[in-house]
This record gives sequence, C-alpha cells and structure tokens, in this order.
Amino acid sequence: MYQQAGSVGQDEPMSKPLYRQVADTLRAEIADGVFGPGDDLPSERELRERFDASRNTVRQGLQLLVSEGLLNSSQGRAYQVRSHEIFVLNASKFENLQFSQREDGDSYDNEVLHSGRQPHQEFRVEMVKVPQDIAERLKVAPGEQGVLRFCRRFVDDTPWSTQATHYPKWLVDAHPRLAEPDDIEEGSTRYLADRGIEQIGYHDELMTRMPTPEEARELQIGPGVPLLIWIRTGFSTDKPVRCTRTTFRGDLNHITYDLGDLRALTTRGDLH
Amino acid sequence: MYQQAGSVGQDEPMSKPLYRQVADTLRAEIADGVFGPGDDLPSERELRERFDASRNTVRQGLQLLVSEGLLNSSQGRAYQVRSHEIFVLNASKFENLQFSQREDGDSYDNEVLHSGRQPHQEFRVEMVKVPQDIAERLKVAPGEQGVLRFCRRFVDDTPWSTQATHYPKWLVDAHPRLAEPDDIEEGSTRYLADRGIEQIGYHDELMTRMPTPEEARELQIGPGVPLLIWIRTGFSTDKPVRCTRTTFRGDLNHITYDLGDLRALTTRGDLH
DNA sequence: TAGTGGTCTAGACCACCGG
DNA sequence: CGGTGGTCTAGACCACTAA
Repeated sequence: MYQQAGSVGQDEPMSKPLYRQVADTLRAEIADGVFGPGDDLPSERELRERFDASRNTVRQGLQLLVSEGLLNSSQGRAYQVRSHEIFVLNASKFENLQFSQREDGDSYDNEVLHSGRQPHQEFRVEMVKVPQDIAERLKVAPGEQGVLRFCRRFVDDTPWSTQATHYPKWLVDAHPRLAEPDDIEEGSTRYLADRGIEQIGYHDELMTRMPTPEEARELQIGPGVPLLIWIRTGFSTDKPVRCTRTTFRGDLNHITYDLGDLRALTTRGDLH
Repeated sequence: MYQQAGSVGQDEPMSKPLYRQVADTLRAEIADGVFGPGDDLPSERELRERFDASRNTVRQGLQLLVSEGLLNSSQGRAYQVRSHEIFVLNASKFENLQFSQREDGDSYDNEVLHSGRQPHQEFRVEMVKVPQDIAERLKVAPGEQGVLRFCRRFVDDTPWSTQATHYPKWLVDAHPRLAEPDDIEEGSTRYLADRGIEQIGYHDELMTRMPTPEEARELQIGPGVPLLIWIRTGFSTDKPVRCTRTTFRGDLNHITYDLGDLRALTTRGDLH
C-alpha cells in the first residue's frame, strides 16, 4: 500500500517518504471532512498499524500537520483537528479596538460580541525604555524613556492578541494621564485629541512570522500558528505621536482595509 | 551541564526537555550573533557531542528552529542561519505592483531595484471557474466562469510572491482583451479605466497561515515560513470588478498602508 | 488504571554535496 | 570519497488525561 522510501520506482513516481504519505493522507481526509473541526484523530498506535510504520514515522507525519496548523496535540489526549473562528478587524475604520465598550455605530466588525462570546482584557502601564525599532518610528533617541500601555485581549479565555502602545516622553510630560495606570475611559486617542494633539495620519505596517517561545507562551499557541503583526504609527501635523504594535494569533484574526469610494459595498451581502 | 528531562527538580525549575535546551541555546547564540545570517551551524554530530544527546534529540531541537523560520536545512549541507532582505509593499499607494516597468514617481517602494537585484515574472491567463471564495467577493454565482490572470514574481530567481486576479465573466465579455494571454502593457486596471470601468474603491483583506504543500513548492519555502496573503477586491461605482489574491513569502515581505494626512512623514528619515 | 502523547536512545541505510 | 543531513526502526520510560 504505502511505498517504502529510498527504493525509487523504476521510471517516474520517486516514492514520497513514508511520513509524508502519512501526512498527505491525513491532510486529505481532513480536507474531505472525514475528520471535522474538533474531531479526534486515531491514536498513534492505530495509525502505526494502518500505515505499517514505526511510531516515530507516524509522529513525524503528524508533526508536519501540527506545524501546518491543522492539528492540535497535547499530552494524554488524542490529536485534534483545529477549528477556527475568525475575528475580522477593519483597520481603516477602527481607531481603538476596545472590547466591551461603546460599540457606537461601527466601532468594530467582529463576530465576537455577536456570537455570545465573552471578551475581556488585561491592562497595564509602564515607564520603559523605548525599544529600538519603536524609537525609530517615533523619531526619538534610542534608549529614551517612554510610556508603554499594554493590553492583552481574550475571547472566552483564549488569548487573542496583545497590544503595546508606546508614547514618547515629550508627549507624556505634557499630558501625564498617559502614564497613569488606569484605562483611560474615553480612549487615549480621544484624550489626546481633546488636548490638542490630534492624530491626522497613520502609517501601518503588516507582517507575519512564527512566534518566539515567549510569544507562543503569551498567546498560548503551539507550533504551526504564525503571528500577524500590525504596527500603527500615529502622526500629528508635524511628528509621530504614538506607535502601537498589535500581535495577533494568525489563525484567529484577519485585518481589512477599505480604501476610496465603497458605496458599492453598502449592500454587503455575503462579502466577508 | 544540560539537565535530563523527566527527573523533575525538587522545587521549581522543572527542567526543560533536552531538545528544547538545544533549541534555546542555539536560538540565543543566533540572536547574539555567534552565528550570523548565512553562517553554517555545527554539524549534528558536533552538536550531539556538545549537548551529550542522541542524534534524534539534536535533530528535534534543530527542527524546532527550522519551524520557527530561523534555520534552513537541506540534504548534504550544514544547517544555515536564514538571512532576510525584506520587500516592503505600500498597498495604499501602489495599484499595480509591476516589476521592471515604468517606475514613474512612486510606483513601488522596494529595496529590490535599488540594490542591484534582478526581478522577473512569469505570467499566464486562463479561463477558469471562479473559486467559491472569490465568487463571493465578486458577487457572481458560484461555479461561473471567469478570467484568471496569474503572475509569479521572482527576485534573483527566488520566488517572491504569486498573484492571481479574477475578473467576472460579464466584464470579460465587454472587454475581451482581459482574456488575451499577453501582459497588458498599460496595466489591466488602466485598460479598464480607459474603457469606462473605473475602480474607485478597494476592499483589502490581510491574513496569514502556513503554506499548503503546493504553496510551499510554488514559492520554494520550507517549513517555518508563513504566508502573508493579501486579497484586494476592486469596486466600480456599483459593483465589484476584480479580485486579486497575492500570496507572499511572509519572511520576505511586509505590507504598509498610509492613511490620512501624513505631511509629517515627508521627512521620512530612518522610518522603515 | 489503561491509554494517550512526550521524550529519548542506539543504530541502520540512504541521498546529496563538496573536495 | 568522506561528511552532511534525511528517513526509518524498535524499544524504553515518563507525564498527562479520562474513565
């Protein structure tokens, strides 16, 4: 059934390694719905028999699927097909993504509150040295102090994203509430705007990479789930005012932008 | 030196598995520059001695780093520290990302042409059934035919991204050059605009995930490199006109958006 | 407690790369 | 050719989960 690796077929098929056959077969079965989201896969022992392979080989195949983000695994329990509910953030509309607060009008476009999920967030404020990369974006001297307002968001106790906003020292000196450890009721962007510091332009950067071990721990993600990173630098008329780095679990989040005239979108229909 | 797994320390440290110690140690050394971009790592045999571990255990640790995108590996050669040159695409400025063509003014913001790299692209046009997800975005019946204009871009023969644009049948019927197999000189968006079909709004979606095996082959990426996916739907005054899905190697590409008034950014300085 | 996955070993053979 | 990584096996012990 499953060809041995190494001994190459005469002419063309150049047999795939066994562990890849295992992965490909299971991947196809997941795609076909033989195993649906949340289902348990057969145990390693059963797969070993089915594919006539050693345990390590079966594990190597399963590991591949884990690293593709298709499976979850944890000690003592069967491999499980991942299921995804995706949160969509419209970055061109929403200035502050604030959970469980005024959802006036259009404040964010999520499927969270509309599906009985329970969002919450952890919040903290620190005085820290502005990290090098942020300092460049804020155009402040490397090593300068600044305020970090940090937030980690959860949905039903699943970590969803972390958000770190840095404010330069000159701004904090002029508007000290930025450094206070409470959530700013009206939103810090609004607070600044009310005090004459208006953000009239944004520079957004989007990128992806695999999490570091710390990030993986913080967002409780295993291998195989990439991060989606969104860095927004907010500008007043003459200089950068703040820099926010939001780190999302890539498997649970999409970001959208609406540009230009979208009157044709008013009948949104089944558009994602 | 390196604690055994299993036998738990009395009170707290709960020793890490050996393969993680291998990975963590090497990761730190890469971060510290002990091994720079492009450098070879010591061979598995040497690492086995250094960490006093079996070959499989060392391999497991190395595999972790590969899956984090830090290392490349291929048969017969040493593990190599990945090096990244990142291409930045400003999605709010550039309608068509066209390689090696009129770079009038600001047409794209890359470090490619400015560093002596050689870009090129493969191009093809097909008549295909519009895929389900694209059909939703184009608001056409699922299963309907449409034109697919496909492009794969390279930099110095490294696959960089693939781009697939779907046009609905009604548009192609009215403007048949969309279905012709040549590159449209002036750009297809321009071609349409000249014929009265102007795209006045865009809906962009950004997401990340690990590549499927096909995608990994097409972009020549190994495990540990996530994809960055950008889906742009272009709208005329009353309906969607085209849908473009661009699939980037996440390790080589960033996307940016400029929103609002960015006069403060004119002195771009060291801002990325 | 039985069954699952997590970690680890020792050794084998192979394919590929470079000198 | 020698050295590298790629694949695979057989078996061991452990930690965790669920019944």
